[in-house]
Amino acid sequence: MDTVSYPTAHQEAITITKRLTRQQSRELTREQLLQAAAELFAEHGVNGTSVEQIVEHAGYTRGAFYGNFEGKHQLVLALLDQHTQRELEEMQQLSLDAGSFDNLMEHLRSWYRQRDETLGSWLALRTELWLYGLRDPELLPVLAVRERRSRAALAQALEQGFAARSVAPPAPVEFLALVMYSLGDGLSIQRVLCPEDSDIDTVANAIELLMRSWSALSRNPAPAEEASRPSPGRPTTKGRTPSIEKPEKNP
Amino acid sequence: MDTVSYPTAHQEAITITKRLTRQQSRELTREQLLQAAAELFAEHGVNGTSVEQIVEHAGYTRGAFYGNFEGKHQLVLALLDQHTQRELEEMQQLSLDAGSFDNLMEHLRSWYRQRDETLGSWLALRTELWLYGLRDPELLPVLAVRERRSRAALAQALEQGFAARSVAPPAPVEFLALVMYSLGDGLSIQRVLCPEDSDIDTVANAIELLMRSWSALSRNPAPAEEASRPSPGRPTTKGRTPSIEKPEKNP
DNA sequence: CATTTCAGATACAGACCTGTATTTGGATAC
DNA sequence: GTATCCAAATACAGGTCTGTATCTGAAATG
Repeated sequence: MDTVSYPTAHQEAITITKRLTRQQSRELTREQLLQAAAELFAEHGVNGTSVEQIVEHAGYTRGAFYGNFEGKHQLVLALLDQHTQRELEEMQQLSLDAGSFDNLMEHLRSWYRQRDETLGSWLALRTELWLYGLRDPELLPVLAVRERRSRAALAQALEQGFAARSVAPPAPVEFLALVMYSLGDGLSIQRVLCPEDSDIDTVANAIELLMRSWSALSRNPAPAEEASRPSPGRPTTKGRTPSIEKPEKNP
Repeated sequence: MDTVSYPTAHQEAITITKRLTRQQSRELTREQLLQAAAELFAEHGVNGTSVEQIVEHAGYTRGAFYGNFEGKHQLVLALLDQHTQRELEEMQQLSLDAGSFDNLMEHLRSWYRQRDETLGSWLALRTELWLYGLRDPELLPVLAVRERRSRAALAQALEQGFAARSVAPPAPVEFLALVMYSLGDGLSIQRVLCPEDSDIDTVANAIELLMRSWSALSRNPAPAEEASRPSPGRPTTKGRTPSIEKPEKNP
């Protein structure tokens, strides 16, 4: 699976480079089908893409497809697995690399810069898979676990960051991670929708603002605030703004 | 178009309640088709829903459909129009009602509370339409304009809020509105994905935290911060974190 | 090399979906 | 009340997609 990859019938490529074993050949095919599917899904959506289009785009015929997957559903499953796995790894890498806030920010900034070119199709695919998972009651929990882990990795990075600055986080880091993670998603959406209203660093800048705000809040937690305010509807526990009441169950 | 609405053949309903004029009848049909489409799109996606399913769900046949729309594409257009229009109105209403921060927060809180029950399907539809618009080069700008207006309304509300507290916003309100708006989107996604990791007030709480953080930042803008930091990749204008450099072109 | 095996191509049958052309029956107009 | 009109139903012709069943030729095996 190294040289290779004229997208035509791969047998030709074989004779050129290296004889591929059957298994290698099969894996290559599978991978190319997944890749083709990813591209088409991003552009036309999962439901807007037929098996026929996928195999054509990959340079095969339907025989190859049904030899490697049970059907489109299973292919989407595989794709979803691959995709979320990669995202998780990226996030974990981030949490490993990030020592200080500034370091973390630098990583985030370059990450978003790299992604900017392909943000549209990347986000479209992500969204398609998200919707697909949302609609499959068996899939949603799996997706949720992956998402949770990504956020947990981010929470860890944040924890380090705060520790490095020796400021107390203004809320549980899990909550802050949730906020930051969500902000990244939401801003990416807006960037794709209205590219003129943001620039390549907007996401990173917004996150940086967030960080600095939180630091400021930690240093200067309670504004005067009209001391009254019966706070009518605020019963529950989880995302409470109040200061520090560390961990929830987050797995 | 008032009493009415047994979802069966509407002629029966007519005889029961009020004779509908032809035009009224037609509009009712159209509206019911749109409604049915919205529900099915949320559950199965635009491309996962056939015209046949739509008309069946609405209690008609394909004849009624093609009498009211040129095809599915045009129906989606109409739906998108309706949907974004309503969102815009909600946001504008918010900006009208909100005098103080606390007021604004209360509105937001109740808004998210009301929405929570139907958040999943609502977001699914929104996302479907977003993806649809994203893929149609003629549609994207239209969508962008709507989005921009919504954010502008929010920016206005924020401006009022800051003024009421007499704090200077830590960044252009347009930028803050972008952040807050995006945060709402992103958190909603996470809430649908992992309902256990957030509660009904999480979005509102997160936004409140954001507000309070910004206030804190305004009161206490520059932390010591390692005074060095060559700030390597930060050339552009738009979303800069730095303090106040008011308006962009935002229409 | 001869034989077996299997990845992928080809052929086919059934389901579904779209869009148009035609029909029907209640609303409108006189 | 009769004639007209039109919203919606019905009928039909084409197209596309899916999944399976069968075929083919190159790799594996000896």
